[in-house]
Amino acid sequence: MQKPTESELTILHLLWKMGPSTVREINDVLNEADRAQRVTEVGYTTTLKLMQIMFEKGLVDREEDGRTHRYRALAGEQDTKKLLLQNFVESAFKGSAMELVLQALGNHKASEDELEQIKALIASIEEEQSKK
Amino acid sequence: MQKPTESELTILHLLWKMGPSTVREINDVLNEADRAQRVTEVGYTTTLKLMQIMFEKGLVDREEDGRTHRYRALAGEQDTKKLLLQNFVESAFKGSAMELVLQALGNHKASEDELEQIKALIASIEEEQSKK
DNA sequence: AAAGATCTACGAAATATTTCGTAGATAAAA
DNA sequence: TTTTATCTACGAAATATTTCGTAGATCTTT
Repeated sequence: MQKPTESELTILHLLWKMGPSTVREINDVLNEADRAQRVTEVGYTTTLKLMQIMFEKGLVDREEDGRTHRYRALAGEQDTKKLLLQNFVESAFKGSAMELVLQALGNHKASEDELEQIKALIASIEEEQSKK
Repeated sequence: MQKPTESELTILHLLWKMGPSTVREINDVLNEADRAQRVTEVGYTTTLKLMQIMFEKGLVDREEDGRTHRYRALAGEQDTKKLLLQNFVESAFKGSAMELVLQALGNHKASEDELEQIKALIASIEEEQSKK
């Protein structure tokens, strides 16, 4: 799988969340949800072109639906995040995933629930290791 | 502080590691260390131009050292990593730092020492929270 | 001093990414 | 049926990033 660009990633997130969608649907959401953050609007053909490129790259698939196309994410959410994370760890933290984890934990105000989740994960990792 | 690009980040890493350096020194290291990974060599003027741009952006400072310039990272290692992490969490994980932590922990084979570090950090966070 | 090496500055080519205008097809509305 | 709206395809402009060639200055070697 090829690493998606920033814009492509934004669209992938929407496809993951909304399920198979048309260009119009995606473009509408982009211009609604981000109206607060965005200064300018995203043109319809801009979104269209991006999704066409994503189709060429194999990030999405599409099927005809009357006159329009319905696009569906091919790149899995988990796989994509894993790939992006690997890239990021390498470029920003020179491969030290633990440093990243510590940094992220340190920056973020974790809730008790979240901390519990992490502790559980650590416990299961330790369990795994003790078996050897 | 402005977010460094990929290439700029590579140079920042070297400046953090090596301390104040000349363009020649950085360019040499780029072409030694990465010889295995790289297909082609990085031209001297390429590195020079990048570092000049970084100077304009305020990512590095420089002082004359005879005929040459000695560049020094202005962007702090911690601050920069924090900024990059924030950007990354936002774009790839839609703001969920915890999801990223879990993903990173899950992907990576953590050593016992590393797990201990994380547990210690979690403990200190919990300590902090219980004070409220 | 002349030749060669090495440095900076500068501009611009090369590449990657994002954005949009235009044209033509098709559907919907008048 | 004529007009209007909406869709895709396509190309190319706009922007961001990376790369390098050339010119001129300075230092080193002969």
